[in-house]
Amino acid sequence: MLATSAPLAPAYGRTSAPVRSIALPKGPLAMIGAPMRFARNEEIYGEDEPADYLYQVITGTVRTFKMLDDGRRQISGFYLPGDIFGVEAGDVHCASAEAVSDAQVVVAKRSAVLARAEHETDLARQLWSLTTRELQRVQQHALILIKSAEQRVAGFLLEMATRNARTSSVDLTMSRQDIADYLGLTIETVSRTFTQFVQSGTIALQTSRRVDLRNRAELARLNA
Amino acid sequence: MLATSAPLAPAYGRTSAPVRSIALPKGPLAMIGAPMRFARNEEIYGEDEPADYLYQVITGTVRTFKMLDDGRRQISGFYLPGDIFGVEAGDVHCASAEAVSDAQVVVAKRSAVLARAEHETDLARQLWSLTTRELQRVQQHALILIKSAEQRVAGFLLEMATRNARTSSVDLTMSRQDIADYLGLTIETVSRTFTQFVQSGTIALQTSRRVDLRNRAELARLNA
DNA sequence: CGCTGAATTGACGGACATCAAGATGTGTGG
DNA sequence: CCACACATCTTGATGTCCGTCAATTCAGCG
Repeated sequence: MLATSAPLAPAYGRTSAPVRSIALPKGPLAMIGAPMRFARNEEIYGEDEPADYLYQVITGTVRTFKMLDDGRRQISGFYLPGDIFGVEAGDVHCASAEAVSDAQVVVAKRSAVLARAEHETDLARQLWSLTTRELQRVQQHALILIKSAEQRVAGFLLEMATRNARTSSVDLTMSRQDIADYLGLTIETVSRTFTQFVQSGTIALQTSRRVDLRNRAELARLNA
Repeated sequence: MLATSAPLAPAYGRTSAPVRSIALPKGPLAMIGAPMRFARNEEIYGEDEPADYLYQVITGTVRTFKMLDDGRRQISGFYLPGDIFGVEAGDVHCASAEAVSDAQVVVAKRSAVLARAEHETDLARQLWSLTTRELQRVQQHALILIKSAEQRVAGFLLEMATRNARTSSVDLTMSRQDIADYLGLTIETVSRTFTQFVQSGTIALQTSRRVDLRNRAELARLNA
């Protein structure tokens, strides 16, 4: 890793760590960025802070969110290993980012990436492609917000199932509160919907965070 | 029609007075695209059609939307004069586009624009910037979907007020049904919220489509 | 163990959808 | 210019999904 002038993201706490096995980063940020570690619930950057860096998840999960004045929290996305986050319209982050679980993140100076993109057409294309996919994801997210609780949870489970791995057993790195804030529901409603799915045999809970998708077709039907 | 590096900022060109002749397009599509006209409610493109073109509104209003299987329609955005739409992640449109009112639209071949962007760094930057701003807009939209009906309508009015023109009188080119489908509400709820605002003196209705913002601070307070 | 935060479950109320009717506006043809 | 048709908008009555408040259970950890 090219350790240039040790870029420090707005939040520290624990900076880059004496690496045990760090998974190898792939993608556009790999060779520009520096690896960092964040503890569970640690802030990676805050809303309204200058957006000087781009981030890529190596291990763990990251959430981005906005706080509403009424105290509620809207989670705009979960980022899993390989995902890039921190891409912004302006020079300022319009959301905060935190580690859902302990996480390794590659941090790259935005200006450096953009500078490289100037003459590396391929990198530029990757960044653009990344952004349009993010756009699509957010639109998808907006879509589920107008559906019923049952549909939102079903959609969420399917989303996590396809992203996490291709198995029928999903493991949720985030709490019920996180899920609720992502889906625009309350933890109670999320919990009730889970048990409802369990009772109908659509899913099974190994633990509260470990879900077996028993009837994926049913989830897909609901999600429709 | 030579619009070199016109800043991509949305050109809020339209006032209540409709433009007679064809307004001059500005921005990245100006010199590549061909002007077209669409009648009210006419389809511009459909979901799942190949995304071969980019579009810029010259006059009128355009809506993009997805149909849900239960027959409901989720409007993902309204596009006013100057706005560009049709930018997609893949090669296929993931939403449909229709003219809300009679509209003039500049249509440019996507491949041509992208080809140009290959060596015109400035154009490439504009496209990227366009996409990130669109991303921000959609995130903003997702945010209002988790609020109360009162807050959604207030937010909508403010959004339209800032986009339409800088006056305190907003003219809504779209129907109550359009507004409802944009806000994830029913027409009845939208209508009731409007009258509620009228009764509290927050707004006044010249006609059902012409709104005076009497107490913008109150709307902003609600929108918070 | 006992403590603490997370998750579940229950009772109840409120905000918004639904169903239905009426009012207003707009275009068309005689 | 009026009259009729039709779409759009408003208003009312009722139902329901989900939020709120509260209690209980469960899991992790010293």
